[in-house]
Amino acid sequence: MLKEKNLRMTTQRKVILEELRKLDTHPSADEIYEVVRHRLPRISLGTVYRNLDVLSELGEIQKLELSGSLKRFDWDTNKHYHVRCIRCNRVEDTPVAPLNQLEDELYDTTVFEIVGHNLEFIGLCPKCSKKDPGK
Amino acid sequence: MLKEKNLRMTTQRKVILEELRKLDTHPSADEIYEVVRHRLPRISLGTVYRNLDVLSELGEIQKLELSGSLKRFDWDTNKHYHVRCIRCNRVEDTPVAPLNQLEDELYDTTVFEIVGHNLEFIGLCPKCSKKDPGK
DNA sequence: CTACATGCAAATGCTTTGCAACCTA
DNA sequence: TAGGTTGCAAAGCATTTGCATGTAG
Repeated sequence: MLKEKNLRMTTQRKVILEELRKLDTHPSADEIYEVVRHRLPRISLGTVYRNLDVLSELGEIQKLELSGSLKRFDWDTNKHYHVRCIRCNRVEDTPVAPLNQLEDELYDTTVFEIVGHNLEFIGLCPKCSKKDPGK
Repeated sequence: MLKEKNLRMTTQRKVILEELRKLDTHPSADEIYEVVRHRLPRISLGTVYRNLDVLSELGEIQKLELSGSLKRFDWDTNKHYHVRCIRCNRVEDTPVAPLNQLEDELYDTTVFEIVGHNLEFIGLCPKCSKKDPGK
């Protein structure tokens, strides 16, 4: 898969992929940088960004387009949806099944050629919900 | 509505609201700034950002959390979904009905207290679709 | 008059990029 | 050894903020 695009498996690329695959937290580039730094102290944040881009274009990982300011990454490339806590920004997977028929429905009623959709739930995680019972 | 929060209806606030209500393009803060500048040449971009925040907190307009780098604004405060063109970033409303039952479904299967959801379709608008028939 | 609001500019936060040195295939 | 890749630093872009001045109620 790397060969076809004239790409190389560098140490940095390998470690970023390995570390992301250990995380279920849907980390941002910066969070991945912090973890990878333990193994590669001289790696730069720019390299992390570049590799996350390459890996998501290869389909090895998924770049998440969630609301909020920063992009997050997911080792799970299967289509699935997420919940984000409004208070602490924790992101978790949901057990909601992919809504493929939604796109078909829209297909007949819009002039757009639909190629996909993003669905994200917003809520309060148990911890934050406990802290503020009034909400 | 303004009085309750000790807010004032300034010229800037009024013009921003009026101009946004003329637009169906779901403009970004910068695009609103450009339009409003025709009527108020000395307005600053910071003022536009501040007022869009105030107005969306008041519920007079809606701040859209779509994918892509910049936030967009919608005068239509009713719950509805959007399609974004991957190529030109044009955003339009969809006729897809609000999926309220989705949140109920998730309610039973997650530890999160769900308060809402965002759904966005991705596609090609007619213009961009024509330009690239191979895609 | 007195807060809230504005204009201006600087600062922030995330992400991208230019470039010389480096290293994988 | 060729060209993809890295580290570093600077630049980019959207948005936010501090502050003195302006103005709505």
